[in-house]
Amino acid sequence: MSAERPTDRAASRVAGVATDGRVPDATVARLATYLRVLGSLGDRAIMTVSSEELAALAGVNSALLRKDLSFLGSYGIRGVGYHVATLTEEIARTLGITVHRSVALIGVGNLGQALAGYAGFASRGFRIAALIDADPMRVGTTIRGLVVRDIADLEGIVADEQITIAVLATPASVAQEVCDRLVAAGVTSILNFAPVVLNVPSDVDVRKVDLAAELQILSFHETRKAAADISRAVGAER
Amino acid sequence: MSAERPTDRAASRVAGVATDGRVPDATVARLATYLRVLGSLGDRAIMTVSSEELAALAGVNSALLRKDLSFLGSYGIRGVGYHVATLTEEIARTLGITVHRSVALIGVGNLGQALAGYAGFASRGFRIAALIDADPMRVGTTIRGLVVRDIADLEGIVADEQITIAVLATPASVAQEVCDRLVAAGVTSILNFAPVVLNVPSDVDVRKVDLAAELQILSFHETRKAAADISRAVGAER
DNA sequence: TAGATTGTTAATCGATTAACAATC
DNA sequence: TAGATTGTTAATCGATTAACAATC
Repeated sequence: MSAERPTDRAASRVAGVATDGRVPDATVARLATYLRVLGSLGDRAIMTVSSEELAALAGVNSALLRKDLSFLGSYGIRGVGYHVATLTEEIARTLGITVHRSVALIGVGNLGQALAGYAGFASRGFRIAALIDADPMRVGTTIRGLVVRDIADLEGIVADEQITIAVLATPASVAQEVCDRLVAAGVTSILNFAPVVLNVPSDVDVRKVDLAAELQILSFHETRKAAADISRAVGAER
Repeated sequence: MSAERPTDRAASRVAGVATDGRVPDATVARLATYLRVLGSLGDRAIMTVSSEELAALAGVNSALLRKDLSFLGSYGIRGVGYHVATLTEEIARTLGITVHRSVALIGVGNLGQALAGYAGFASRGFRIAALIDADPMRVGTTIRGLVVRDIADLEGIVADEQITIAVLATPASVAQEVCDRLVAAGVTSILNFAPVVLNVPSDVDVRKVDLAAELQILSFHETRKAAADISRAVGAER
């Protein structure tokens, strides 16, 4: 509190790795994509890949890819490329998914049920350990082999299953309230599908998926493209 | 106009607006959030809001909010704030959702069905005009009042319904192929839920939602937090 | 060795923030 | 007018890119 410089968010963190252990947010977001692409290379029994090839498959610039990977350490071989298996392992380790992580899914409505059945979670490092809902009609039913549990027991479930990551798919009206209970129970990461801004303590991470917002962003660009078309048709340059 | 500065990427665009009509990508992404918050203020019959209040509700810095809004024009009133109705209208206009836009949803499986029933699309400017699938078991069935149509007719549907925005919720294995057909049929914006990198021409916009990647990003931060906890417990500061 | 490709540097670009003059 | 709050400037920060020395 005393004399902290404003930007110095996490100065004396754990560190330990080569330079200072810091991996930029933008890099972390791309590591997930690299990992997925490496997985499909591995499936095709490809042993080695250059930054140029891997970058093309991931849809990024190769210099950016190399810079991203350099934050993890030096796992490439000059003149050769990256060993697919080694790099896969290193990225998985960095992302913390070498052990499967247990997540709780809160809200088993329309979207929640789809998420409960999403195979991509399991194949990419996550186990849905609990389904939780507030609706008495849903509590006790079985979805994908899991019994839907009562939100009244949320705190106990989080503790028993040692859950630190939750997926929030409740109606917007109750999202903050449920979020508060999750945080109080020990959850420190939340993937939020409810279209509300969640307020959480600074040690809790929230990522949001706002489906309508994604379409609105595309709509903005549609408008821009339509306007460009018109101006071109009219010949109204400048 | 004559001596263009290097940053002047899109100098002679359609423009018309005050400065040069350019809205940064990061700003566009936040406009959707501002619009949602303004909507809830409007519902509560609140007429006016300051940048400080609106920023707090949207979870951003108030200077950033004012800068974002300044790209749309000058709609605030010094000493007073922003008129909720006016600002709502202006943002909606900028995003191009003053008219409802028709979207096609391709792939009516697990996730696709949930998206078909997602109320947030309609309430925030979008109409699902067509459900399309390749599975003969699904084609012809009715979901949320819409008949699922055969992907063989994709091109005709896109043309008939004048669709330019598509939501792609197919299996990853066919996503690129379906994407190519959508683009050839005239679609210029795609919201992609399939965990693959789509290759599209430069005039087509793609936004991706990778659910497992979101969890992996949270997992990375969990690892970091756990490491910090351990180092603190051990007293290994520095 | 010759060719290929990494890891890093330095330049550039874009996004965020604090501060404050303008003005309601 | 006095108080409040916008719109903008300038500084800073973080992310991306091209280029190339290091090195397999």
